[in-house]
Amino acid sequence: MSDEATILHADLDAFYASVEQRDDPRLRGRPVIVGGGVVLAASYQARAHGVRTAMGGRQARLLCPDAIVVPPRMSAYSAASRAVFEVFRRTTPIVEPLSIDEAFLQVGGLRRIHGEPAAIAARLRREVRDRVGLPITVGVARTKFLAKVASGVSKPDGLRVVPPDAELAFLHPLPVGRLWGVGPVTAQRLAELRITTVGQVAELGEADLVSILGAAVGRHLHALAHNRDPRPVHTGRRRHSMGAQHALGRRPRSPAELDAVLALLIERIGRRMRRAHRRGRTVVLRLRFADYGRATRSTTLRQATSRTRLLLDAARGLLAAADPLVTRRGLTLLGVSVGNLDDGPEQLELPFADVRDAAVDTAVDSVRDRFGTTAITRGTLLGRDAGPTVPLLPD
DNA sequence: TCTGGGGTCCTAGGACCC
DNA sequence: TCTGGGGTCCTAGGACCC
Repeated sequence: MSDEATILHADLDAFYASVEQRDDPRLRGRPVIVGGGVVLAASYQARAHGVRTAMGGRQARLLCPDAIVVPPRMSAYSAASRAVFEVFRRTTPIVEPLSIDEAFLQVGGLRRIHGEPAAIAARLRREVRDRVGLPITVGVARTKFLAKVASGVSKPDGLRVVPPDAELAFLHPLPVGRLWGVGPVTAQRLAELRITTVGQVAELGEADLVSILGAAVGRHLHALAHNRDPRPVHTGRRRHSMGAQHALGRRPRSPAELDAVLALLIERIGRRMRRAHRRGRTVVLRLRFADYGRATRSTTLRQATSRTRLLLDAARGLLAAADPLVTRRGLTLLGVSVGNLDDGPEQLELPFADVRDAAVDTAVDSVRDRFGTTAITRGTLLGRDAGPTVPLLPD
């Protein structure tokens, strides 16, 4: 960790909503909500009325009747994200993406060529504005955590540098919710003990925090409240799992419908895994019920795989085993994720007797990949099957 | 406050091994 | 025969992040 403020946290403001305002002049300066059923993003004009991300659409419209609601355009956001990350990588090779719209940048060691971190941050904001047309907020500090806090309090369209000698004066008056890892549950638990600011957390001993919140969270918060965060900006982070999910609404679904959804989800994940040359061993089924409860069911395969067939078989087994739960409580969301990811090509280790069958399966998988559909079956390839069972899915 | 889709990390109990 | 200590892996759940 440097003893100078050289870590940038760059975070696009109201990202999806800003892209919409950029692309449609009629939306500029107006309250904009992206997403219908729930709010995926809200422009700052909509936030002024209390609209928040993940809020139900009905409530959002109640709070802000004048809001313009637009459907999401994910491909436009991906393209904008790529353009912004190009600006990041032109600024420094040490970029750690955190999500589609934020990243850490290490700009120490660039001083002789590019100037002070504050100047680099200002230029970065200008470039994102000029080249991509989006507002971005940048925090600059000595640690990742503090850089993120600095950008958080400076939104929207801001820049904040926290010099090393002003860290705790900046940090301690802030509400506990600013600490990374403090959500509603932890904030509530602390509030019951009359602890509402970061400074009050810092006054507690580590042992006290651990006894209140558990070992991991307690130690973590103790360190952050004293701005101890030794994590370097890390470029090569890899995903540990890949998942997909689908909200079903409250209408009851037939087993056939659920199976079709499951197949679509698995296929989406499988295709992403194969494209990234990753394989996984653990298949997790994620369920949400009409009573707002949740459950997960998981199983671990003997060998890592990215083959649709094998993943789907595992997921089907889990869903079948969860059937009593599903019947009793009513399913409102079905999700799958594949974890325990490793690298490497798919290995087909085939029992001898199955070679011909397996060869057909492989062909089916590769054709499905090509055309992005489950409509292709063994029967299709062998010329004895009827047509599609699931509509074509654009890649 | 009840609604999306994509993730991360931690905890705890049980099985199993030495 | 059931008594120690230590470790890993698996499953399920929970909190949190954007």
